[in-house]
Amino acid sequence: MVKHQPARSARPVIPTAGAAMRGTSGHLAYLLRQASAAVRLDLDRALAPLDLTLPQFAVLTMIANYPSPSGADIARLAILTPQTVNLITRNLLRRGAIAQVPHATHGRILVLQLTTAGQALLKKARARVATVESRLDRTLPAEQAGAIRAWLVRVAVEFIGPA
Amino acid sequence: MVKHQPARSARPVIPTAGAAMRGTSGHLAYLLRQASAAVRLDLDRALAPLDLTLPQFAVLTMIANYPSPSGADIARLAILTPQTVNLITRNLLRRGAIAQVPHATHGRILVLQLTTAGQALLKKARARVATVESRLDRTLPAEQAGAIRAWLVRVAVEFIGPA
DNA sequence: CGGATATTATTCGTGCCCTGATAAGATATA
DNA sequence: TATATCTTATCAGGGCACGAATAATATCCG
Repeated sequence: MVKHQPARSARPVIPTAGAAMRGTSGHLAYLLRQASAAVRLDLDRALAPLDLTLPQFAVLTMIANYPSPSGADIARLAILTPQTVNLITRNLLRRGAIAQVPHATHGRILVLQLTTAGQALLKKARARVATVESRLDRTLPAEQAGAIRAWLVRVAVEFIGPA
Repeated sequence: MVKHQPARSARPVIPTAGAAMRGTSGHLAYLLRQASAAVRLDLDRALAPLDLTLPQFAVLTMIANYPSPSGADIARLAILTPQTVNLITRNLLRRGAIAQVPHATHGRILVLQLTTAGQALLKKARARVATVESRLDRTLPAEQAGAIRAWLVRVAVEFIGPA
């Protein structure tokens, strides 16, 4: 069976894959965006069989790793707006993976906790995410791993904040 | 005027800024996401006064740099789905920055071109984007610039494709 | 105490971005 | 020529993420 490749003979040819201003000389912001988008898409597809999105997985992980955070706490941890977290948690609530409990002393804060179903879901999700993560880690040359991680952190820190 | 900082005394303290699993030992995908999101947000805010979003700017730039691309061409260049490009171009059409012209010989393809208004808009946008880009470039240590760019490209290339 | 200020949760509106699906036009191969 | 295949454009639906705005609660300071 031969590859087809029709319908483009009479048209001006445009580079190839998705390499617009890519190559090692492309705009840095563009390279960063494509790398991030590619990984994000891969993770999303790895989680899709569980009917879970990457942001949902991130929120579940936060709740598991910190005591009993409020939505606002999650927003700060993930550098998201409270509105965004509100939507993600709503979807997780609807599916019964997390529960909201009124705060002991505060009166307005709703604290988030994993349900047992949520814990089971998180466990299955972790396994799927791990394989993608390890594939990503393998792209990182050992000699430059530290420098690259440091650079990512520096960029994130320096470009944060409303201004 | 003194800073206030109330309302958190009686609650368990959670790290600080948005540094959840950050630090240089955090998950690589997470670091990548935060760096990308931070830069994206900065660029969006730089373009906001022009009522332009970053994806819209990207599409304008593509059209300026390549002959007369179709929506599908743009999608390939930017590694986006045709549907997404369709939405972005629709918003640009509505505002009169670009125009659709039927392809000379094809009959179904709609070719995209910048209007004069679109060219003027792009020029103003480029200036704003340039300042953010140069700030980003300055975060890149000269000795590791090549390695980091190469890594970003490698990640983008390796994690692409439906699978 | 009482007002100023912050925080929390939530609603509305807009835009990005994906998956899935459909329909029309163009091409290649049998 | 005819059918299969590809490309293009577009609709529908859903989730993420932002800015702007609001109401309720809590804290600080005079």
